[in-house]
Amino acid sequence: MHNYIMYIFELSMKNTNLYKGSITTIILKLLNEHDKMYGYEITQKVRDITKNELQLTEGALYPALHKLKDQGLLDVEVLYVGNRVRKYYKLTEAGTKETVKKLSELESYIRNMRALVNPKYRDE
Amino acid sequence: MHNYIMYIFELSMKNTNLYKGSITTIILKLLNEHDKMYGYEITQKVRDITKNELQLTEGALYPALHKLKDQGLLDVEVLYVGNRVRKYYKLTEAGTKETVKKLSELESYIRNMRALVNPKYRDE
DNA sequence: AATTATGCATTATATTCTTATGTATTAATT
DNA sequence: AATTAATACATAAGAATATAATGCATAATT
Repeated sequence: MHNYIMYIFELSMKNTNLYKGSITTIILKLLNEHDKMYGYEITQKVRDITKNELQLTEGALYPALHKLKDQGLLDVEVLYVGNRVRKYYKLTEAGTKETVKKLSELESYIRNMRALVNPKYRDE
Repeated sequence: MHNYIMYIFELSMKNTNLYKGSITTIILKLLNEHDKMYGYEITQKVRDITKNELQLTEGALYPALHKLKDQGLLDVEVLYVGNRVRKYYKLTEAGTKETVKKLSELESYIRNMRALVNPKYRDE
């Protein structure tokens, strides 16, 4: 019965559209903090930090990781744990620079959104 | 020459992906604050408040307004200023409720993103 | 034995936005 | 007076991003 409740719960837990466009920033920052991580680990870390409020789905995560790798922002290292594959991702130098950029874009975004939805955060 | 500089400037001013999914929240909140506004006015208000950092393009704005209207969240009132059409949008009751919801989603989003990119905002 | 968790991935579809284009009126500049 | 910029609406093609569904396989738990 517990699983059934979880199922109903998760059905109602779709992310808001606001997260669109944020995945790259999240991935880069977590890698910046943890040196190297694998995909599944990233999904769990995001679940833990947001207390289940943001579900990073595989359909969003893996294409994002592949794209970052193609852009030269991440390096990959394949590891076998028993017979199971694990792909560790790690920031390149360019990836570290991009992380700084993305984080400052996030700060700008938050500042602008605060000003838009709350008059008291507007200048003059 | 001034126009040339503005042109170059605006070419480099593309919005970050972070704004994806935020337009609805912005429109609803501005209408919640100003009672009624027309499309062009909304674009200008957004430019002013964000000091040109967010450019709300027509291709994004008008479809968004039409969708909100179709969803019953906005009412429209057509006005002629000289020979020029102006369409004033206004929140319906449902629209006001949705605004509250969107604003709390934005607060959750900001809280979660802060926690994700800054360890000191994480609990335990 | 069956289910859940771990771990990767892709594909069809939906949503959202950018860029480009279109039409037309009014104001400002040269 | 003529040109450009600003005002004001709109759509359409394409890009980007994410969801939902599906697939495969191993390891751990009940």
